[in-house]
Amino acid sequence: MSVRVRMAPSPTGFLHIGNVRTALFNWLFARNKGGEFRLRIENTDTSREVEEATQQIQDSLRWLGLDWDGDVTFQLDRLQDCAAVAHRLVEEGKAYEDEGAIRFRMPDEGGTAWDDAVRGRIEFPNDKLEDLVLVRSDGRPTYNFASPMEDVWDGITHVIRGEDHISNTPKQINIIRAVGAEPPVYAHVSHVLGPDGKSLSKRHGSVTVDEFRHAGYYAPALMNFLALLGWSYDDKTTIMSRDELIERFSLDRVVPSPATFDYEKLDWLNGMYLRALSPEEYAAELVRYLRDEGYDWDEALIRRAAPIVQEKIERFGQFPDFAGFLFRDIEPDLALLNGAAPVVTAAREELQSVEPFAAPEIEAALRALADRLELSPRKAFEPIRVAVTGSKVSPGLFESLELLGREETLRRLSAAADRAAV
RNA sequence: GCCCCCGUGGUCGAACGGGCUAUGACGCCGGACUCUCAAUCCGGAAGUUGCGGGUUCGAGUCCCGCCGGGGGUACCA
Repeated sequence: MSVRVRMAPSPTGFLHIGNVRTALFNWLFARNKGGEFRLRIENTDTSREVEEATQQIQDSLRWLGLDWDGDVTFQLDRLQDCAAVAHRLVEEGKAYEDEGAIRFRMPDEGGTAWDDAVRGRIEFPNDKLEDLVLVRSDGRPTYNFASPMEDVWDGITHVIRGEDHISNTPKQINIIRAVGAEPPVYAHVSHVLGPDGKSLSKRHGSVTVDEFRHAGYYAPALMNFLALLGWSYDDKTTIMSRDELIERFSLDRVVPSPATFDYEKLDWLNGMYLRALSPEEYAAELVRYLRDEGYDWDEALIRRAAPIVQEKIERFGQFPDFAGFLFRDIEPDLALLNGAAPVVTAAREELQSVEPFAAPEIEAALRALADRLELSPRKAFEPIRVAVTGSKVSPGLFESLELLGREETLRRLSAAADRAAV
């Protein structure tokens, strides 16, 4: 029988990173098995629904590359069906009316157990299960009723969700059995913790997929990183493509303990991915990112700048700070230019006649200049870098000057020399 | 309170039903390279596997008891 899983977020806001990791595990499992991955919006709690959340969730999943099968379904659309089942349960004596609401009769002897695909056998004593409300007095089904019913109707074979649902599971299993269906396989994955050790779940603010996107992370790298949060292929493999992840993923290698989100490692991984891109791909991704973020900088220049930043920055989000001097004027920190007026002036003189105005020729000229001034390259180039890029840290100096062009380079050198002389 | 889940260096994880000096990665420290920052390449430090018992020739792996963290205990999801 084919496998079918689902991601069932509630539309209360943006997708946070913990939820996305759960979605990723569902998706990887489905794709690995050649099954289906469905997207279902659990909007029974209308009071907390956020207008644009449904769209945001889909955008985030698409950006990460998690495609779902079939149409998106909404829990609220099943309202009538749920009510019908609840009434049937009342007729069968398995549920009863309670001040306008319908309550499910939980068994009070024995226990309810299941073999969790990541945690092994879990058992709850039935006398701890309270009769739960299936349908509120206003007619809307509750989550613990609607969710398992939808799993049944949708033919969900594996429910892969966060560990906060562990204690809901015995309730849902009893409901599913009461309607004469077979419970799916459950797999409860741990939470993702923030650097503070607190869970990144919906209740504690935290990081959304959108934030990672705006920060300039590369989706395939984020996917790779997320997959490694609680799952591993073996003890050595870190970098895996989307297809490798799909091929290798399995629930039995998902660990039950919570994982702390390590931004340093994500940054490193992201850098690895960006550096591995071909120059053309890198430039295209960079342009796309800057456009998404609203920068209207000249595309040709962005593309020319791409190669000189590729191995210097690990996120596209660092580009504006790192290479922005190519696109807008700068204001060098005078303190950094202190006493450097002679070098800057000399560099200006030297660069006036360099022909062509290209990195190799610029380098030769400036090295000769440093030599003449009896300064180490390190010493001589720093003020030039500051004068032209506005910072002590920049892409390669000679390449930067070439991209900036002779005219603008000379202008900035003059301006800096004037200011430093004051 | 009660029920349930979790616990390997700072972080992520490996160690198939117990067996070589606990494997790898990020980070950190040092070195090489160097126009800054990176990248890259070498090398290093870092774990009494939460604690205490027990079983065993031998335990991160099995048993018992604690401790710590988390989740649930709603006409929230």
